[in-house]
Amino acid sequence: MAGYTRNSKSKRATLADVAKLAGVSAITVSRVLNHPDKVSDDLCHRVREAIDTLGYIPNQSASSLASARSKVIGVAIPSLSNIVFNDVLRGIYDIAGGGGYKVLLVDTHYSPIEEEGMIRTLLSQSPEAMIVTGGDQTRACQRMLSSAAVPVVQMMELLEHPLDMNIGISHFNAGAEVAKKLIACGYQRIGFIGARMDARVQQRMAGFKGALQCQNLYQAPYFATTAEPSSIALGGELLRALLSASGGKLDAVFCCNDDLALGALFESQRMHLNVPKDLALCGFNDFEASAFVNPSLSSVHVPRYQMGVQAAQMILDVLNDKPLPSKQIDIGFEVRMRQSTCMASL
Amino acid sequence: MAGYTRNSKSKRATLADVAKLAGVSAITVSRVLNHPDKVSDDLCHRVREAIDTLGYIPNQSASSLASARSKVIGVAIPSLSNIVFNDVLRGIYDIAGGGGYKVLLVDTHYSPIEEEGMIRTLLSQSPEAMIVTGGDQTRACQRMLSSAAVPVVQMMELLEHPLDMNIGISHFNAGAEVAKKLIACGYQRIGFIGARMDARVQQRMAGFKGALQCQNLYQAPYFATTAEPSSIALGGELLRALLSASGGKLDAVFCCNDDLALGALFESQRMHLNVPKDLALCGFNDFEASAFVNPSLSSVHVPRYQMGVQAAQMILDVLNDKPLPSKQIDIGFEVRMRQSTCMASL
DNA sequence: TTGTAGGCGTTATCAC
DNA sequence: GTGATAACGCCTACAA
Repeated sequence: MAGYTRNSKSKRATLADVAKLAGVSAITVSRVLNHPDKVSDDLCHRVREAIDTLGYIPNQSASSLASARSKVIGVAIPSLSNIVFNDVLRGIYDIAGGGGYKVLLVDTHYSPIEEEGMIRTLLSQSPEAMIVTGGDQTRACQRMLSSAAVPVVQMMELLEHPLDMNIGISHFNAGAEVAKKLIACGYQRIGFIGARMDARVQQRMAGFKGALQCQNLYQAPYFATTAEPSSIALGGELLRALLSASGGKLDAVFCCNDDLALGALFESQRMHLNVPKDLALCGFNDFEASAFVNPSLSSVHVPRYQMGVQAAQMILDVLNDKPLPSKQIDIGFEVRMRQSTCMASL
Repeated sequence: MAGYTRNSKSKRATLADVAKLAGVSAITVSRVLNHPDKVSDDLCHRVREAIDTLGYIPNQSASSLASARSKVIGVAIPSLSNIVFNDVLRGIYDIAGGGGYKVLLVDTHYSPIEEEGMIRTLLSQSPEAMIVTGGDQTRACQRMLSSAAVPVVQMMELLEHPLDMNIGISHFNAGAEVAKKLIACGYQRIGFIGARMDARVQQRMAGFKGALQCQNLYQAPYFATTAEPSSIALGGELLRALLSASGGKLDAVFCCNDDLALGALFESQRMHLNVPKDLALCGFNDFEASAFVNPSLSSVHVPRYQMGVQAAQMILDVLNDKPLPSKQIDIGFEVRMRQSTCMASL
């Protein structure tokens, strides 16, 4: 720490320092900062000058302690490197920041155990609200969240029994709809590749499988999954594995996300398979690349930024005592059929 | 707030509550949490039980206030939706979290003005260290950072006059090296497309341009830039614009990042241009997709995760009084030539 | 509109 | 090894 602490014995200026310099009481300075309308213009001005000359920056710890309001929203996501969460985060940050809230963000690495520890950490910061991902928190974690007595939003997926507020989509329905679209295209030998296999991917797969079964089109060997994290590379590998396991008889594959789907597409090209003639592909999440790659990739579009925006907005509304139309929001999805799946019947 | 506050008049349990239940003094509970070795096993056990039954979670605001240590590291990045920063963040989070530090993250939207306000906000949380992006903070912002008297790391680019610590690469050198490689491949009519044009992109462009000028190969009409944010779509647009402005005479284009490069590649394919025969392309950042797309995309690889790791590690070291070999780290880059540029002379 | 007193929950310091 | 006391910097109440 050499050199960093009290370098010039200049312990950070406090409210009292500003007050002394401005010749007012501490509370007046506090008011200038928090309720400027309740202070005369004259004093307001003098205080602001003192603040400037001292380079005063309020101590938020003291403020939180005294007022029991931290201006912090805690957010837990399962992965920092998954683009999907970026877009959601952007929405959260845009709204939270606009409302004067800071975001304390943790990465749970898709582990409920890690999540429990991290949420404990978040709660120790006395956040005024929490946004967490999905519904598979540990029991202990859910208890903590509940007894924190702050608004909680579970996002990304629609839950049967949310802890409090909830925004997302039905991944089960999305998976089912993809199956229906592929069937409508006339595909009969339909496969699935999935990675990570978190709760949402499992829902997508379940919906997809269910819809295939309805038409007697489900074939176990056409499904390949792994707990490994998704990647473009893995998409290629899984496709190869699936093709060899199924004797190359597949004519369509639903990939649990666009990373896998792009990987499968690129690998198909290297294998000189024509997409969609020899093999149709559909992804999930609708990355920007999916719309521009050749052939363009069918995918399921989810308004992620909007989801983040609305998650944060629900919280601000609750925090400001505005009435909420509903504690649960289905943000919806849209299956976007592109060149990677036959467009015949659309 | 209806229903959230003191729902069951259960104001969060405090150290005092735990102490009373365990029949000890508050300070003993504090010790159990922070210096377990200084408390007898017996009391330690009793206290832990009380903590569990009360579901006690320490109030970090009070702790910060009393101890002047917040266990928070403030981080400012220019964009949440740019994958580049994800990887860096992951490195920061992995190391910071392991060291018991929380990360308070802000998105400055590439605006020094916004950045100033956000860094003020960060500083109000009394972070024990700060990590910021680049060196183009406002003067006021730099003053704040300096007088905060905490370790500061400026990351992403190597700076001539860092505020404190610095880790990154020379974007100028990287741009120059790309130019040299393209020239070595035999390309003569070499262009550039750039978007956002932040400090780092400008450095890349300057280095690239300089190296072209050395060989008398710089042609102003072959350079197209825009302040718009990068995207795959924009890459296609810029390429089209450049081709028409240059009369289609280009044989190689350096794109300031892989978003643009992928967009240019996909657009080339749609225009039935053969890459690299008709047009060579090189990007920057080396996204995973770049290695897998067909033809694979040449790009400049930067060890972003490692950069985040080392940025955080420098901070932990300084915070723990470990000696630093150097306050500035050149994390290096590597130009990876792939199928999108002729491999002839390599 | 402005100021005074007291306390928020924790930890540092110093006794025992 | 354990505990009493006094900060830490700010804000809520109430008073003027």
